[in-house]
This record gives sequence, C-alpha cells and structure tokens, in this order.
Amino acid sequence: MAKELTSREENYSQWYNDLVIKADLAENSAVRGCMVIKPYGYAIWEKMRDELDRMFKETGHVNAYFPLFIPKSFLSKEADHVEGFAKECAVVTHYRLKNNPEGTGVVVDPEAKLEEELIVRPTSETIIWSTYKNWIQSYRDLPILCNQWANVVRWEMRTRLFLRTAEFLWQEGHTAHATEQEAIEEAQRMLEVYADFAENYMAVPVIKGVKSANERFAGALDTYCIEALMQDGKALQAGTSHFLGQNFAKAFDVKFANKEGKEELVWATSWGVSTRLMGALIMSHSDDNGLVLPPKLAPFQVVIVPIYKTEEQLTMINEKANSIIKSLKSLGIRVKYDNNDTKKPGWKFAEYELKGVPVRLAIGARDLENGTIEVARRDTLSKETVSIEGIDQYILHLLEDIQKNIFQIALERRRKFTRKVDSWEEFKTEIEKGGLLLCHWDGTPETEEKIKEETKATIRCIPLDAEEESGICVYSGKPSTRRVVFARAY
RNA sequence: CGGGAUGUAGCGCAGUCCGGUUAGCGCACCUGCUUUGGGAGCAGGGGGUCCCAAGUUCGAAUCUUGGUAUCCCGACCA
Repeated sequence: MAKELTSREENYSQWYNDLVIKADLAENSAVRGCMVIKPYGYAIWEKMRDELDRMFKETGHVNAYFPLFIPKSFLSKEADHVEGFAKECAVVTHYRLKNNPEGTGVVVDPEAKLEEELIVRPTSETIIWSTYKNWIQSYRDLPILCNQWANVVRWEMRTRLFLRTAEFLWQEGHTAHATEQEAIEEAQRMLEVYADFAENYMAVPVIKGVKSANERFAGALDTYCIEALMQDGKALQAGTSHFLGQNFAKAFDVKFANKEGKEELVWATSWGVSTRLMGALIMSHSDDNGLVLPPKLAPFQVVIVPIYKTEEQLTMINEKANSIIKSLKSLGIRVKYDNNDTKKPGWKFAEYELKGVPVRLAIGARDLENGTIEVARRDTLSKETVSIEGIDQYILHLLEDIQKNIFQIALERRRKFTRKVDSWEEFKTEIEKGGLLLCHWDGTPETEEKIKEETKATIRCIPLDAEEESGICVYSGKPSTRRVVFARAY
C-alpha cells in the first residue's frame, strides 16, 4: 500500500480497490466489465441512495418495481429509442439448460428457444409505458410519479469502473402528465433535485444545462443534465432528466380523457442517476492519501482511535470513548470506535484516511490526564488537541465546516479550470489542458461533430443560466447568441 | 473488429534478449520476542500448473508454432 503513486489516474484505481473491483469471475468473459461493489463502497452508495430516495419522496414520488426482461418488440416501438440502445443490449434467447449428451456439464437446450427474445433492460421506458397504458384512462389518473431502484445492463465495448460498467445500479424515475407544461416542469424539477444532491450532499459543483441534439437521450425531446468537472480536467455527466414529449405515449398508445372528454396523448419524463455518482465523488475529492468523503455521505463521519500501552489504559480509554460515542450519537453523528488490538494506531490513521473518514479522534493516556482529545480532519489533514468538554458540539460544527470546505475547494478548482475561448487556434491548445471551455457555437450538429472529430471535445451542455451574448461560433464563425460548455468527457 | 503490450505466490514485479543448480524480490500472510501519539523492528516460517497445448533440446519460465486471457490505443460509448 506504501507504493509510490505518480498520477491522479493511478490514484483513483488504487482508492477504488477499497470500494469496488472488476468482477473477476475467471474465464467467463461475459461478466468482464461488471463490478463487485465491496462493503465499504456499497455503504457509501446506500447513503447516497437513502438521501436521494428521501428527496424523491419529498417531491411527491413513490417507488415501484418493473421487470428486468423486456420483450424485443417493446423495445422497438419507439424508433429513436431502439436505435440508440440496440447496439448495447444483452439478449435472452433460451430458458432452459440440459445435461450435455456428448460429455460433461450442461448445454443450452435447443428445444427451449424463446418464441420472442427478451432484452435485459438497458433502461425501462418501454416496459413501464406498456404498463402505464393500463393505468391511465382519465385526467384523474394523472400525474403518475414513479421511481424505481434497479440494475440495468448496457453491453459497452470498453468499461471503466463506476463510470461505465456493463451492469450498474441506478434509479430511474418515469412520470406521466396531462400537459406538456407539467412534464417540462417535472423534468426541470428533478434536475434541480439532482443538482441539490450533487452540490449539498456530494459537495460536487455542477453545471445545470440542456444537451445538444447529438448528445440527447434516444427518444427524448430535451435532455437536461448536470455536468461535473473532475480533478484531472475531464467532465463527467452526473445525472440526466429527460422531457420525452409524447413519444412513448404514441409508441404504446397511452391516451387519457381530458376534462372535456376528448382523448389526448400523455406527456412523459424520465430521469436517472447511477453508481456513476460514486465515480464522481471519488474523482472530485480524493487526494494522495486516499478518499475524501463529504460528511453527509460518509458511512461513518467520525472514527475514534485509542492509543494505549497497557490493558488498564485501554479500559480507561474505552470508558471515556464510550461516553463520547454516546453523546455524538445523540446528535445523530455516525461514529466508529476502532479498539481492534491487532492493528497499531499508525496503521489505523493511514487506513481511515484512505477510507476518507471526515474526522478522526485519537485518545491516549496523555489525554486522559489532561482532559483533552486529538482531533484530525481529513480535508485539511490538520490536527489539533482540544478539550474533551463540549466535544460533541465541536464535532458537529466541524462536520458542517468540512462539508462546506470540500465543496468550496471543488468549486474553486472548477473556476480555475473554466475559461472563455473565442478562436479555433486557442480552442485547440486550451482543450489539451483540460477543463471547461465556454465558447460560442453556431447550433448545428455538423459543427459539433467536426469539433469532436478534431479535438475529442463535446458539448457537455448549454447552461440553463447562460447569458444572452452575441458572438461568433468558435469553429465556423457563424453568429451565435450564447456560450456553451465544451470539454473532453468520461 | 484493427494496432500495440502483457500473462511468473493473494497483490505488485524481476528473471526471458543470450536455455543450465532447488525460480527470486517487495508487500501481504503465519509463529515468537521487543514495540504501540503516523502504515513498527528483529528472527524464523508457509505459499508456485512460471497462462494452456504441442514442438526443438541431454536440459525450457527462457527458443518455435498454435491457442487463450487481460490491459492500453482506435472504433464504440442514448
């Protein structure tokens, strides 16, 4: 573990080791690209999931669950949708195995071929809308505001842990509305929820925007997104919220009777975030000592390490620690006491830094005498010795402080990494340095495509708060009214 | 699917060019003693299908051929 690390990228994979590993189920290449999320990594995901779930419910949503398998014919009902996903679908063709007649093991039973193949869901719009058809008759049945926590499979050619895995965990919200306006508002509302979560829980600053036509979700009229900037200068799409118009209602024939008794097609949205957020979290805050977790999402916010020479000392420290734990817990602080005797204090210090625990308390014989305790914070790596009196309130404020501080650091980093670029020559040099480039763009997919071909940079989003400003397209020189965000992305 | 690289202990690697004792190192693991306020020290110990197969040879981790897996770069990534 004391291996010397040279680049950020190597660090990420090193820290990942604690959280997630690539599924290495030996010779089976089918699971290549899937991940095994280890207990500590999963604890972080659970924390994220719980907070998001609470936010969804506060905005009027309920959870439901839909099937893993989608009949092939369902997927193909919406033309753009199937075109977008067809290239990366896992397909179930048989439903039974049998003993290999020519040897050992089992083989697929050719007799058990499915009449119609099933697709392992890459996303659930089709299966959900085929179900919604039966739920909706009247305007009184609307809106439907459902969310599902599930796993999905997208057969990516090249995978990257957390950021692009063949199977990933996510939530997908699917809502049905009586009016266009209401659906648009829903898509925008959920974008706000995502942005709130990213900034105030993950401490990751994001740009809210709308995708260009090239980057839009297959089957959507508009894709809203939050875009984050990683420490290495690459952008990461952290969440999307789609206004689907009436596309899926048309494809699945979902109509309702309005107040006037006339039939109308239903308006739709869908929105989702995935375990990719884990990647965003790690790549936004980690440093050379390991993870840095925002207190609001840390599985434990405080770890207490006893330092002792004798059993008697440990007994006394245990007693002191237990009273501290009790008062911290009564304030709702998640705390772990590590009096494991098989590891030394120095080892524990390094270990919990690697795990990103926001606050570490060390208590030894010296502290017992003086009525003090050593407090170390993960974000600044600073230590101080404070009075044990009122330590609970002290920690409570410290956690708030750390939460704010790591957001500020990330925000400042993004500010330095963001600049306006007005000429093509400058664009080509600046994009090499990473970060976000604010540029005028003529609005055409052709220009966007050319820029991508020449520089690998894409339009991350058209920011919602972009100011009206007349200029000329950085590539084509044609007129433009606002700047968009260009970057190389994961 | 194209280009490149790699496969040796749980992990990370050296050895391969130029074939030659019992295949080696670091971390991790086990035992003992000393240690414990920043990943302890010393001593001892366990662990190997050198990716698989065939070939060349007195002798193969090393050379040849075929296979296979992984990684990187491209393509791909609503």
